[in-house]
Amino acid sequence: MTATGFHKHDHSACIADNLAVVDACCGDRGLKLTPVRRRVLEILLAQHRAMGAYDILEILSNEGLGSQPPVVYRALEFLVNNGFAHRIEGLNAFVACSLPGQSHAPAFLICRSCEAVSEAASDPTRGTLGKAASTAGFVIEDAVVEARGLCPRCAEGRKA
Amino acid sequence: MTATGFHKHDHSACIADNLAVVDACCGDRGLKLTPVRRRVLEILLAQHRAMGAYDILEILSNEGLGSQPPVVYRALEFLVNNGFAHRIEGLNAFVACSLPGQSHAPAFLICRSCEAVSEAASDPTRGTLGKAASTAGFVIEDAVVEARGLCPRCAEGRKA
DNA sequence: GTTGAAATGTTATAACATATCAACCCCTAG
DNA sequence: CTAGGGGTTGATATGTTATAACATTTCAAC
Repeated sequence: MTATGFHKHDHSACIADNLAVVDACCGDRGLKLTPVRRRVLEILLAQHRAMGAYDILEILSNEGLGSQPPVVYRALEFLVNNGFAHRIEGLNAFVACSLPGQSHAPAFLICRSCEAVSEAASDPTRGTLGKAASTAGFVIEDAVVEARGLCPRCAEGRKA
Repeated sequence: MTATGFHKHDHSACIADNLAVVDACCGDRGLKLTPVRRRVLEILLAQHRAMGAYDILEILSNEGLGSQPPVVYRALEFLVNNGFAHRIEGLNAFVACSLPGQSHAPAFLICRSCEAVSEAASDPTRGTLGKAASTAGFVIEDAVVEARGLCPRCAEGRKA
């Protein structure tokens, strides 16, 4: 399990790569990456951070792509349902998926200082939680796993 | 790690025990379990389910204990801050703590059918997530862990 | 009895999310 | 070509969750 998102990288390439994968994926599955949906994904990809729906809406609105809440919520619903973005429950916010197209059970590391979000793969049915569930006879279907704390950069800043 | 909440038990005793522990705890720590706070806790304890703030508020309101949102949000804030209740992020709802007073990092098993909530102890800094975090240099301060699925009773019902 | 801290009351509003229905576009079967 | 259906978008309104801001009450300490 590897977390991504905190280290330095070529960000414009990272955006382009992600969009290319999503494009291909939509082609394969007969999904339509319409202008609004594409733009919302781009906005999310531009930051490795969670953004609120209304923050995104404001950007769309400035660009003439729609000004009412349903516009952005529909786009987000599409992206989340198809695994191109995730909802961060603890923040009522959304983040681009770092492994689009692959079905996965994501876990998140969320910096409380800079709000950067890193995505890691997880498997809720394993580990201590999975054991507790099976002991109780509970059938896990999916899980929200969101750790909050300090990212490497911010943790470093605090020490100084 | 043991999950509680799905099995049958003497519920009125379970409520009384919990209240007694919270009472004692408040005494020890100089906290005031005021009428509104106590009543909100009782309401939560009456069900092993998560309840929305406005559901609780409606009950309070019928009893003349306050009719405005801040009333219930303040009581919930007190209960959550002191470990007598927990917020379920995935539901925007609240549940009584099953181990009041003990500091702990709770994980939840939430039935999507009957909405029962079971609380288990967890340790976010361990396990695969903890490893990913330390590899990334991320310092986990706390974590939201909420598994959704079917409780034993509902899972059984589906088979039939 | 004054003071200070905590809790509560009250009004208003911020922030997040969805229901509904009409209009439009594109595709394809007839 | 054109009619109808599925999916998407536009637009209005509303529902739901949560907090800001400020006034007042309570109660114990001094």
